Amino acid sequence: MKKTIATIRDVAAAAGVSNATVSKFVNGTQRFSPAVEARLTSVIEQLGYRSNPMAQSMITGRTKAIGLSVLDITNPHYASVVKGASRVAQDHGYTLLLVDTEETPERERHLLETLSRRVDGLIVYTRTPEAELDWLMALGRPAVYFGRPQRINLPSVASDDELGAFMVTRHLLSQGHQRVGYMGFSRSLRDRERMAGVREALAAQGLELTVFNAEAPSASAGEKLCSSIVLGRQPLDALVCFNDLLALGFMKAAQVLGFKVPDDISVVGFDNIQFGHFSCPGLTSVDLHSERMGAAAMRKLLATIDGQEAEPLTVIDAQLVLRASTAVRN
Amino acid sequence: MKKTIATIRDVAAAAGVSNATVSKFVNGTQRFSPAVEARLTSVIEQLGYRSNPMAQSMITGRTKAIGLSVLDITNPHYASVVKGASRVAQDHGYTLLLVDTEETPERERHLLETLSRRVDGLIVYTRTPEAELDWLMALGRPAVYFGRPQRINLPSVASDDELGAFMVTRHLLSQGHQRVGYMGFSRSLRDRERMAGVREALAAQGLELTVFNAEAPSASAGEKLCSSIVLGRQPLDALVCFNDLLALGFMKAAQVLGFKVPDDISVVGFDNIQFGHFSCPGLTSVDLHSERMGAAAMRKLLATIDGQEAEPLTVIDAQLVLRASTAVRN
DNA sequence: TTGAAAGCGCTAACAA
DNA sequence: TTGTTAGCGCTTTCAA
Repeated sequence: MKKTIATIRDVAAAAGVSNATVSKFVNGTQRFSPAVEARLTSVIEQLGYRSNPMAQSMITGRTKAIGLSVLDITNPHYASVVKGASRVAQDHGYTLLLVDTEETPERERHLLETLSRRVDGLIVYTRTPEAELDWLMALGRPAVYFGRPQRINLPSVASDDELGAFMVTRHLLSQGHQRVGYMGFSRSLRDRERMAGVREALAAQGLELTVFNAEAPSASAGEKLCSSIVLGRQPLDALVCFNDLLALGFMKAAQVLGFKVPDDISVVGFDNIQFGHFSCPGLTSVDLHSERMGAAAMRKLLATIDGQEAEPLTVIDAQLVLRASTAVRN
Repeated sequence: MKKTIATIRDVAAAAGVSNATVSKFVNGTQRFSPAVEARLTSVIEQLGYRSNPMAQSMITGRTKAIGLSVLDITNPHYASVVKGASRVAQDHGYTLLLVDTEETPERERHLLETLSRRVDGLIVYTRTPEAELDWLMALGRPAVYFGRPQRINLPSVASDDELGAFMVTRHLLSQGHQRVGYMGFSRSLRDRERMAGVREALAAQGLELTVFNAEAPSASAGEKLCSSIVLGRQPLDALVCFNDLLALGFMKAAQVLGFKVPDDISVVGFDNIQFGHFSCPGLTSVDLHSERMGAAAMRKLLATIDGQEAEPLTVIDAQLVLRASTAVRN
């Protein structure tokens, strides 16, 4: 009863045609006589034949799979990126190979090099500086990059970090905040842009920025940094955090230390992860539209694979989402 | 300068050996004379030869890839499961094919059937009742199932939902809660067990359980259900939620409605997602060790693929994590 | 220790 | 519309 899996030859034999015919039929490459069509349909049904994707890939050179690497899948921002990419991939009949690099650059390269042979294209979310990314190009696979590449020539999707930072800072200023701090994460390639946006808005008012740097883009890093900020020598009215995770951690710790947000200090983050809605106070955030970023990257990659000329850089707009962690200061 | 990718034949030719020799060398299947070894090493290095995984898979029937399907990657519980599975896979040289079924059963089957030919094994997190899962067995691939299968014969990994529910309920009772409610999500296969655990603890004290059912395992569903619970006819001391997302949503809405947690009502959830720590009050939760579940499933699958006889069911223990959403009631 | 030969399951010219 | 014929890049007997 246990029959070995049916191959194209089994089908051809059973239907009394050549396997080329079966191949063409299965792939809908051609029209057929009703007789053959009927026989093939029924035989395939009967044998439960499904073409072997490996054999197919080997010969066509296309795998119908896309490799996606992110830095940490448990960070809701990346989870959303994956969501968006996954949805588009599925809609186009592509499979997603996920790589969680866990913020480990050494892993990243090796994993991606291995992966590259098994996929039609790559989407890469990395912290590795462009200067060290030549191997990515050398892979010879279509790839989409998250960020604004200067040096490497890869189609990219970026959030409008600088504008987002500028916007939220202007908002803070309009609320009467004067002494603004930035809790950055310098290892991120986005850190610079966000800081620049904040600085720019501040500079327009002749204000200086106080900068702190977190050791990780995580809530616990935000918690750790809190005391040195709220109890430090430079009192702050407002703190712009590199991301929501840091902001959440900071707020929690601040509260433990007896500081009230936003009464004592306003806090904002980036990414607008859903959990910013459930902290208290709710977290004001710059929505970078993570899911849309993932979807846009996948669409772009698929277009490139299709031979279409995709625009080099897609910028997803940022949007300020106001919640209770910021308030008017008198 | 643009050279096409090197094949095993190129290497064989350049090194003056047969491609069988190259194959054996690359796979370390055999020992070689120093001369051959040296030549091969240098030629491979020079040509940058890497064996084509597709061709390899086609012939050996092994892909070194595992398919993992989850219900919603933006739910931190699943993100953690993926994290755990991904880590173990990477450590063993396996690649992860991720499927986000988005809670859509129709998608699930099709995606998994497609996937099954490209992977050596499958890990499936599903809501589909076992009775409708015969196709999964028919795929003929090693598979690991999340849950406690009754009917189908698949190695599985399960959390100890019933015990976890029992524990947290006993805790609530010991704090003096009497009128306990359960916000369930009946579509989940885990819902029954959690409810049973709560019921059992309550029954020991002769208490009844009030049950509500959410339309989704999400924060917004929790928000929606809130008013009918806190403003309903049956006042509650405590609410056990199917998961942390529901609990978070509920708490937020309760607060908006002017109810205080835990003063007016204690709230607990399941999964112990990290964001339960940042809500306020912090959310008491049953930690099901999501990441460990993912890792355990992957380990089990890999063992099965390796031909080892894995135990049929691995149960990951539950642990109560106390935070401020529960308090002694007088 | 090495190589020759026979495929794995499929597609892609090209003929018929 | 259908079939023939070559492989794709690799592994695997089996013989040398």
